[in-house]
Amino acid sequence: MEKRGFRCCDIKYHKMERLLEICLLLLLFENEGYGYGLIEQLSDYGFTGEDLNIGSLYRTLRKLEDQDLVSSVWKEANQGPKRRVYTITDRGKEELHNWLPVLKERKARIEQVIATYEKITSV
Amino acid sequence: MEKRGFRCCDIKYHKMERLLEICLLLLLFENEGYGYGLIEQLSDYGFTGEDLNIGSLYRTLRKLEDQDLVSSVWKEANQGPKRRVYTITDRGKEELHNWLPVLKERKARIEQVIATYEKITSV
DNA sequence: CTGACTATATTCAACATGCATATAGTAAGA
DNA sequence: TCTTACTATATGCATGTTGAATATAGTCAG
Repeated sequence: MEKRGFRCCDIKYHKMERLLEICLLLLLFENEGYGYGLIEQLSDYGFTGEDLNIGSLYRTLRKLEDQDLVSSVWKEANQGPKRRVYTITDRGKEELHNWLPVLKERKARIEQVIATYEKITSV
Repeated sequence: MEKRGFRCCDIKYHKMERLLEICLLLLLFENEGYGYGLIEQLSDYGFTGEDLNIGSLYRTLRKLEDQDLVSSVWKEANQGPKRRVYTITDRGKEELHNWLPVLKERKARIEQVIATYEKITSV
């Protein structure tokens, strides 16, 4: 059989797809924020240096704005260059609300896999 | 600002990426199985009709075989066409084992998002 | 022999992500 | 002033995952 492209259980591919945009909505639900400044806050949700790609961060923020889930304005900073400061919209709050049952289902499915595995291997 | 391609919080995009291959490894850890027959068993892990794509199922099984995580042989069935029956390999068991901490981390991160959201909205 | 069912497989397009790179303003120090 | 480091935003390319649609073919009942 010919080999097709693949990648094994590599730590680089354990990212939590689409969780970034959910976490961004959640952070912006709490307070307005700007790209660079959100990096540190994202670490609270497990996006450490290796897990967070700066390019993805900015791309995701722009995507959220295209969907009218957040809006942005340029603001002067006390120090350094201007910042594009994001605020969550009503649609964004609704979106975040809609994600909740999805997250709960994800959680339940993951729990079931873990439980089944541990049941099997404990024999 | 020009619009870029996007898709809103659409149920079709809430799939659990890469969970399919983990569930397949888990099912094959319990018993050998074949593509079509695994469809029903996957429903135990939340892969109902809408969540499971048959093409993805076969594609994923072949990918797992390329990675030597499973192996397959053709077997006659009591009824109907021959089946490509899959068995998990030692490497597959190891892979499944390696996924466990990743799943636990995913679970923890999802739980934190849920907890934070509920804390904010309960005010 | 025909249609329903079982079973496996592939192609195409859409989308998400990582990595690298580009751009530019600010600030501190030699 | 010049240079370097830092802050800040943004884009291009390659890779990988997925869904939908489609292709192929054997089995079995009537």
